[in-house]
Amino acid sequence: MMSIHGHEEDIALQTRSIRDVIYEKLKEAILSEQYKAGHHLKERELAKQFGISTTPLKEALRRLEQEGLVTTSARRGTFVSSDIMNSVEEINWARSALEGVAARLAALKITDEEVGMLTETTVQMRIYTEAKNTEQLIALNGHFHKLIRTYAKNNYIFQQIEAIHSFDRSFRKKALSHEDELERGFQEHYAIYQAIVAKDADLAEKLMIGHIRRTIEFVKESKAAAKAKS
Amino acid sequence: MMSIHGHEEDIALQTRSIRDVIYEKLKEAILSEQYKAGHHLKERELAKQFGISTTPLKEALRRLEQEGLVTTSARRGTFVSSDIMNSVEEINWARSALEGVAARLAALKITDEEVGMLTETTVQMRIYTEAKNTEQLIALNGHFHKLIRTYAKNNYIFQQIEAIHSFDRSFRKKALSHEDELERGFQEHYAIYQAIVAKDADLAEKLMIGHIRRTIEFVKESKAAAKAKS
DNA sequence: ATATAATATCTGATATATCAGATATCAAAT
DNA sequence: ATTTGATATCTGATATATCAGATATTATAT
Repeated sequence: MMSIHGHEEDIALQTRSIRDVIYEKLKEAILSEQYKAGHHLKERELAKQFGISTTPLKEALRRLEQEGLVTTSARRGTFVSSDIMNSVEEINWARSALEGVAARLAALKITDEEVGMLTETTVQMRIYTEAKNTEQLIALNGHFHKLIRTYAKNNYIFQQIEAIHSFDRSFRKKALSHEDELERGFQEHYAIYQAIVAKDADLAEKLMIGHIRRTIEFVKESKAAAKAKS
Repeated sequence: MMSIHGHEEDIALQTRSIRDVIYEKLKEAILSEQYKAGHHLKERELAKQFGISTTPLKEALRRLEQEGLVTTSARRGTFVSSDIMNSVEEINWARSALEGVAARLAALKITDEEVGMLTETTVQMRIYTEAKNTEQLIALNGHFHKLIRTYAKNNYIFQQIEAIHSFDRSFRKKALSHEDELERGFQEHYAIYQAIVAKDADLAEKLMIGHIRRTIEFVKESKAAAKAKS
């Protein structure tokens, strides 16, 4: 059996640069609302806190800025954007489109050997779904999507998806906490799997897009519900 | 008639930071192929050349990196993306997907005023198509697509398309050289226009994706033909 | 001549220092 | 009490210095 783990990126990443580490940390903190909307992210303060200089920190902030999670006003400061959810949603629309083409390309290009790997993963997903093992399932789902974008054999799309796929990580867990969502997620993944194996590119793309966009809606709804409660 | 120009962003930019200026300069230089694919962009050298320090330069490079225009390898260097540039086809798959969602979002969000602008552009396109004015038509086509991704009101997708868009600037011209292609192009644009105005999001996305993927095929074919001739 | 190891050099990554705009503070004037 | 303006202070923007990996070079051994 192949190894499934949530942090594939630990491997083969020789000395992750500080800016990348900090970027991840800040992003996680913002998405998990440790830093709330409007919070002032002070360069010096954070640098001191993390025990680094301001240079890599600044680079991390730049990236967050481009993704819309923070807003920087010259010589005033960098602040957590007022509407993070909007940024996340924006990025997820892009993700749905990109993972959609990836599924199409995978359907067009997948080899017999790769079908085997994808099948194996799907079998595992069924088992863990029935066992309601959410933890393992999250890892497997991630693996499933990664296999597909790998088999698409399109480097640009692969990189682009890699850059943004983590944006719903904090929500994914929440989404899978509902039992019916667990089952539904598997059904969708299985349908995508079938379409790719059948080399039905149109269907594969359509299903993948629908799958991701539905999760966007799901996240939006649960957020709205959380907001209404407070 | 409305004015068509590429630099609306000149207005209202108080004290543009050095990093922004440098970012634009580098981007322009890459797109105009002053810096060819694979070219090594050396931080110190460029900083000296521009008469600035490496800090803002580094920030500009980071941004270009995220957009995929350059690739940075730790402690080796930053290079103008070559593998990506080479496979215009790879990148265009992404473009079709992203412009597709953009069309969907535009259909969902477009306002009456924006419909007016889009209509005006479409009218112009018809006129220039009938007049077989290829030069103007290229500009208008670009404008048409830009309006749509603007009306999508999704900053992330907008940026991503703009970045991709810049890659195939050179070869787009080729696609419109054939007369029947001219006419066909207009028909497709018009259909997309109608779908958006009718707020038929599904159709708008589908048509846009089809439109772009067909031009990918068209360019591939003419490329192959040109190769066979040589 | 080729392979290999020592080393010099180039380059990005990071740290630190300085500059300048923006805001806050507070005193003087009305 | 309110306004105004001088000034102190905070903060991001930029510049410069240092660190460390990667590559090229050269010398040495076989």
